[in-house]
Amino acid sequence: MSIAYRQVAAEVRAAVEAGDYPPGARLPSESELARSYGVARGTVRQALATLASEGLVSTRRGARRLVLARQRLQGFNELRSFSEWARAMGERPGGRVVALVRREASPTEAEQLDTDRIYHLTRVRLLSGRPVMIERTAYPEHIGALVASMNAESESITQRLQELGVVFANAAHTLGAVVATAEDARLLDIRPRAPLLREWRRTTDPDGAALEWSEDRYVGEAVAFTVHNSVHQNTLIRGLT
Amino acid sequence: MSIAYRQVAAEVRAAVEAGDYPPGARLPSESELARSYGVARGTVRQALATLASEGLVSTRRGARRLVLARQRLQGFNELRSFSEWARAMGERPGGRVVALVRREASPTEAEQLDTDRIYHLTRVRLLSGRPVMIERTAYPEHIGALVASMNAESESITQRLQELGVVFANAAHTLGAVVATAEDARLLDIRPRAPLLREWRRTTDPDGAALEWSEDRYVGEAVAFTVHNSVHQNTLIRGLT
DNA sequence: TAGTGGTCTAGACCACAGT
DNA sequence: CTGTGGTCTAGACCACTAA
Repeated sequence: MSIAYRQVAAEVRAAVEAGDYPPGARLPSESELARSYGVARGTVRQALATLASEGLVSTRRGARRLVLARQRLQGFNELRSFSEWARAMGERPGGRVVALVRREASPTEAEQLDTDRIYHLTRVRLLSGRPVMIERTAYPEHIGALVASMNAESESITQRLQELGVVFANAAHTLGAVVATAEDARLLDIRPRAPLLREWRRTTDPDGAALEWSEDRYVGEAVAFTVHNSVHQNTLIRGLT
Repeated sequence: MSIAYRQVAAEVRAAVEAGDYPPGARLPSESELARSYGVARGTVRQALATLASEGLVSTRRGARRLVLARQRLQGFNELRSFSEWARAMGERPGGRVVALVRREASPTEAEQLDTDRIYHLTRVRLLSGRPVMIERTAYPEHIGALVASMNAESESITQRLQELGVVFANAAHTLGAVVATAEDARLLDIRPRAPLLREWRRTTDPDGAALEWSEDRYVGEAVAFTVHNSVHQNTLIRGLT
């Protein structure tokens, strides 16, 4: 690994997960880690900031870092797609396309994507064959045209778009609770009026241009989102219930 | 402000919010900011990392930082309590105690708090008089005894505990969706079986000892949680729907 | 009081963007 | 190419913890 601080973070993380530093234990000091990895103290600090943002350790001035817990869920950092996330959890991701249409944007879609014409995809997402989420995504036309040419049942759209040179840089997610509509219930094979976890997601490229605007609805019993925070850091994790 | 990087972050944040750098604009380079604030480049980088974690700007190697948005919800960083958050949103926080009992811990409570005897508080939280959340919190006995001695209707428990020397350091939150029980509906004055946003929250002190374990249920239409993330950062925000 | 983490500096080299 | 952000170093001082 060419980046030293990532290497240090990975080794300390591995040591924690291996039980060398169980929950409640204290990590070695920054100076000791710097000496033993042969890097400067600043590099160690960068590594440990990563671990703190993962909720793995906590920090207090004057005292050595405390191990909070072993990593149990896969991180949602780094803008993971559903497929990547599912595979990281040891599940088999799947998708069933319900509809893909090219049409005029609704007012919300127009505002979020800054365009009047969109492609709209409705897809049921499966975890090892079990339906857990409905994805209703609007794409601007230049992205939607690429999506329309894919096999959305078997491919990861995100991954395929990246291979085609589309770069996902930032996302904003808004989580709330909604009640399943009749269509939701039919697609997810659950009771009508069951509670669903709603995620609005707006993803942009490095220039800030919108790449997708999506409303995803997760089965309440199947998926949950976890957030760690401390005084200066916090992190979102998506996990199974 | 004695801490230089916070001062720089605050000034740049204010400039963005004032419209000096509208969404889509580029910030000055790190060197320019360092020169104009009379600090080293490292200090500017620390400030800008804060702004990136708030979802205010994005970063790309080789190019100046891009302003993502101006609209600001109040941050959920720094472990804001319901009362602090409400006030920051311009709303009047309130609480109505439904029950406060001292009893044996359930298996989950015992596991989360690492003790057999607890205090359990049920409270309806109000935003300017409107019920938006039910809080069902378990405290270990030494904390619960303090809570029992408070006026939980008018005081912020978190704030009062801090005044008494209890230090909140870390929290883990898990978000999901549930259906309102008959009691939930009665307390929140909503329809039975309405969807609620469920937040499990476990808060610990600087030594990693559990201070509270809570299940909070938010009215789906009233409150939402927002997360920003980019390749290396992400941030949770709690906001009104 | 000794050790630890938090902040800050000054300088260096590199990968990448925009031209 | 030049300028920018990403990484890294070596050293310094301070605030705080813990013994």
